[in-house]
Amino acid sequence: MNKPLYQTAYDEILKLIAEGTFPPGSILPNEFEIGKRLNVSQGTARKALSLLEQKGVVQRRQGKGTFVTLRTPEDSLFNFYPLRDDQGQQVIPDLENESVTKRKATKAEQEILHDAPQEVFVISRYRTLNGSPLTLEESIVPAPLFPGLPERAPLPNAMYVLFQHAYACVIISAVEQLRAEILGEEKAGPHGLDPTSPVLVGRRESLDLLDRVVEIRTNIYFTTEAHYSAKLE
Amino acid sequence: MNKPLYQTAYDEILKLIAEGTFPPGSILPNEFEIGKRLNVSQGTARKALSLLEQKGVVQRRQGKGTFVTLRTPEDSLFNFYPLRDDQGQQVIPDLENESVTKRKATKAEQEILHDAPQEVFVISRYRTLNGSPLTLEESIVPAPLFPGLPERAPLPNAMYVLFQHAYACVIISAVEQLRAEILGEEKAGPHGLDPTSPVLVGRRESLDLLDRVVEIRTNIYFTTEAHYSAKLE
DNA sequence: GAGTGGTCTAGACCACTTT
DNA sequence: AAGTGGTCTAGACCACTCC
Repeated sequence: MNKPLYQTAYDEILKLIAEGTFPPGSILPNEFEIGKRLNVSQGTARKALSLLEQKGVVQRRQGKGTFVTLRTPEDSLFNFYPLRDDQGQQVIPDLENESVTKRKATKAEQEILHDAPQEVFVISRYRTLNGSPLTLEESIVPAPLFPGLPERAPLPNAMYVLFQHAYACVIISAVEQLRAEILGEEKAGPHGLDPTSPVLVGRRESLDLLDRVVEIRTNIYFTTEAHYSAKLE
Repeated sequence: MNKPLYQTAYDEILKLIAEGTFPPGSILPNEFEIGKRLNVSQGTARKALSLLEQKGVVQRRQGKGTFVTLRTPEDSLFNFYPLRDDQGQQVIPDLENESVTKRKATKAEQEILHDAPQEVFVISRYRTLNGSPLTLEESIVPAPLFPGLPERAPLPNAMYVLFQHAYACVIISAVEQLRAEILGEEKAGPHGLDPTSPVLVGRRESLDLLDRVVEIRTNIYFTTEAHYSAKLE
């Protein structure tokens, strides 16, 4: 029942990245060097690196090297942002409103989130596109994982970039459960929206490098100006 | 600018599968045999086969062999069916109503569908779950690709299985554009549904082995009994 | 030209399935 | 025991990037 060597190598490298030995944007040693350090051949090190690339943890460039994935405001402003316009282009929304508060975690949240935190931060945002409502987002993250988060307000547009830089927390996958609902008075009121609007409600759990759930998010999408793009498998 | 050998090998094998030389469910020659036939080493044949497996075209089993992917009513009744219940399990709906008609293709359909067909089949279905409405589906496929389709009614539950068996057309990927809408009188009427229901409307294009668009589908999902599960990247 | 990842080969051995 | 895919190694050469 031994793990394959390349799996062990994969885990070792991932651990070094998660620990901050190789921070986002930094370059990894070359294949031969990694193989030497982990006592495996270049081919095996290569396989581990290819798996890491497939997972999105690193990026490899012929002639340059292997780099730990860096989410920058420029090239990944809206990673995990599924909204597209009719031409299939990602839309660039405007942030209208934001709030960050701290509160006790519910039992349900403790069960799902990494480390069962006592307290969570709740980040609420309202975004528009061309003056029309686009999304209402409520993100719940463990407070212990992101000390001082409220003091950083206003948060950058792309929150995951902040997570990565300030807290060495790299989000690499997320699943979302979607339902169609009517917006309702409670959600519509604060921003003066039409409570009878049909909206797409997404409940998301986001996983970091080590497959820990570091965010529970509820997104309300208004799909008049944009649509939600999903790939089926 | 030469293609890598493994890419050529991949294309060759895919072509043989698409042509029916290796029909779904059949076994492929082993790695050494394929390498010999295509004048590449076993390692290169292996890489091509691994890519095919990644794409979902073949399935490999240690000790058994490499098999062309076979969608059976049992194990993939609802491939590309994104609806799940609250436990994350795929739901098994009941088919209430079905119709298959032929009509002229619109210009928009011709532009999107493979081979710009003059005529298309329109397959409409209504499904329920536990007595509640679940989906209204309208599938548009090129008539020339599926001769005699209407005579095969009632169609099996899983249409893609039929496509594969009777027409050697294997669907391997699909993208869907989602919006939240109100059902409306026109769609609600025929089945006596509540026209004020909020519904999730998905417009899907399905691709086959050779990346040809062989289906345009509009799905209306009722998300009271189930939700739509999406994976973000 | 030196260094990197990408391709390709040849061969060895392991793990699983079937006969 | 025979046959398959899975792992691992060692070495060669190619293509790209940077100095």
